[in-house]
Amino acid sequence: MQQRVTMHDVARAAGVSSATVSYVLSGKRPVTEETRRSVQSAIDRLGFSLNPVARSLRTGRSMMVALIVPDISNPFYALLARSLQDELRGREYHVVVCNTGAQLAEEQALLREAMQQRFAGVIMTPFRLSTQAFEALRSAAVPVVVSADIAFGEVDLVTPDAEDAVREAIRHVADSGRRRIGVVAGPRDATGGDPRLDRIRTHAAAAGLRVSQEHIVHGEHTRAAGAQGFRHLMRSRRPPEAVLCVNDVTAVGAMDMADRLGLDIPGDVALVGHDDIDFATLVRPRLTTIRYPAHEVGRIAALLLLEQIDGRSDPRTAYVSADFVARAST
Amino acid sequence: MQQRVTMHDVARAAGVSSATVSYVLSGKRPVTEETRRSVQSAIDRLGFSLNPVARSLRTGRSMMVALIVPDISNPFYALLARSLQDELRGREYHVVVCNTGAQLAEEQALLREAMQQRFAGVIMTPFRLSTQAFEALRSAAVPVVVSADIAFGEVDLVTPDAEDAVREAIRHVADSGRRRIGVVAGPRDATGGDPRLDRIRTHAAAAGLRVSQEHIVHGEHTRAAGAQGFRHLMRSRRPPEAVLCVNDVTAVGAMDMADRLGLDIPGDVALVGHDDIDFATLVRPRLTTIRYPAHEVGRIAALLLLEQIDGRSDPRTAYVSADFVARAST
DNA sequence: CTGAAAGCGCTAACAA
DNA sequence: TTGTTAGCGCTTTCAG
Repeated sequence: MQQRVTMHDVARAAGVSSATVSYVLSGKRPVTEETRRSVQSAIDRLGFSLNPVARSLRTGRSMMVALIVPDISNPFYALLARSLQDELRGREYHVVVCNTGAQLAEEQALLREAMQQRFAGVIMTPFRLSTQAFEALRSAAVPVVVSADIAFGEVDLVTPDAEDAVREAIRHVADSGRRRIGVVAGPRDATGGDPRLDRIRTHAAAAGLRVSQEHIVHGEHTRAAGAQGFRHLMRSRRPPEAVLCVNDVTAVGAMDMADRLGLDIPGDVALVGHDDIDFATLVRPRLTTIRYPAHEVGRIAALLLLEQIDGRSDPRTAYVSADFVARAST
Repeated sequence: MQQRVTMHDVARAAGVSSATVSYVLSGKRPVTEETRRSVQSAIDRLGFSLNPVARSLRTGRSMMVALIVPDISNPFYALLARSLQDELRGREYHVVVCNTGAQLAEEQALLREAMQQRFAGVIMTPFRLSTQAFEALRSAAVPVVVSADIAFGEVDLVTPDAEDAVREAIRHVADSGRRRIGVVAGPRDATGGDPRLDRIRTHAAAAGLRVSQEHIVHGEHTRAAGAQGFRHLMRSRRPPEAVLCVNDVTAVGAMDMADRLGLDIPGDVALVGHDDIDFATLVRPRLTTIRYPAHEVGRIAALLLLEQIDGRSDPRTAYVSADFVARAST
């Protein structure tokens, strides 16, 4: 185990003070070309590299950004994570991934921890956290960006602009003569209700279609919950002729179930997802969906976070446009 | 922006020294019940929480573990990440996710950085890094676990035990009368060659089947590369009757291409994947594959890493058994 | 059982 | 243009 090389060692080897070494590295103060070179050579010779922990302690700023999501193995969040990291890498930030399992206790614990850890920032998709939980973060002056369908307090938000897409989806479904719309919605106790469900209801009503109460099922955003919800819908007295799902993962679960029930999609029932994750084009029939590009969400979230780190303090909302994509499941 | 509460503040409020506060927190020294309580009450009253950066600087140990993978948006790695984090959470470690894009330069840079950052440990899936690159890490005394099909120096390894599974896959394919085996293999310049390809060749030969050179294509472990490789195979003079892919993601790409070429699976050609990621059961036909459970890989990697952190220094290899799963694509 | 104090490696005044 | 130095907040030895 080799001994750690410190700035002091470099300074001695180069015959300068450690401050000069620091300034050579940071460029925050002019340095003679000559000393710069001798310091650089000492750095190379000794294999020195700056200790980021010491730097963080001193400056009070860490280079760690926390990404708090329900489940990184959900393809939407995985892609979001990838995109986020790509954007942040250029500024030398690292991404710490935390999974909440969409559970309130974990959301609280991880958010609290993110404050204590003094992360450079937090990007979070909350599900059950109260909107006011973020006020504490603000007072702790930790930059935060929320990725969600509703606003969480006075905090930066990345959110879908999906009105047109949902309107189009409803029209598309109606055009094929389907009247009864079913919805595989999110959990009943999610914070701020279920904006995706609300949008569907609104535009269905505008198109003169019914979304009767018995055609709405609530559940987690998982494949299993999607299957279960879909079964429930299709077993109702008059099953829906089209089912819209809160996201693609639940829609895939619905397809699992359609298969098991011997139902043909779109023959017996049309199916619409949300997000257009990679394998929406992979299932058969290919999934009609509302594209909400995780890649873009990650990119925008990174941008907003960096702006905050750089000093902006007024909260912003960024709308990422969601588009209707008709494929074979409708 | 509220002022940070330090141990010193707590100490003053409780009328003790900061050392005592530290010991109350760590329990590394006996403390009177009375002082313990007064310290605890001061902590609660002031809302104190320990600064992990200062602690890390002092102890020289961080609570960050780096996960270095080609692409976190690949479902295999996403699930590995999830599992890893679940296992590590109990010990208060955080997981920093780094994507290399399977590129040598990134692999090198991130590994180097992981050393400099003084992460508590590194879990990595290298693709093009030389096996000796890890020796430097060893001398830096950073715990490392590699997840790969080949050994990388004297380092802990989690690797598939897939001999039986591949033998079975080959037999399964042969039993349906298919003789010509094609392989969508990994990149030609991957470190240590391509063990998955080698296994296929070995067991094909043992079963009296031919894997001719023109029926082997090399490419990245991506959906696009899988599609391209598959097309190349199916356009050869005498196309293979069965194609084995280096992983499920490439197999899915092959299915994309089969679709486009109007080829029926398994009618025109049988298809076998590797890993059994979540959506192997989602494509139609369902993908026959060799299950290599990412979840288990993550769990074992976490275990090995924690052992190293706790002091073990002799390198270990953990075999995770891979099993053949016959589905509809063969 | 408790306190005093050194110092982890760095940055950024302040001085020269 | 460069050096000196005071900490950042914690842990841990050494005294008491």
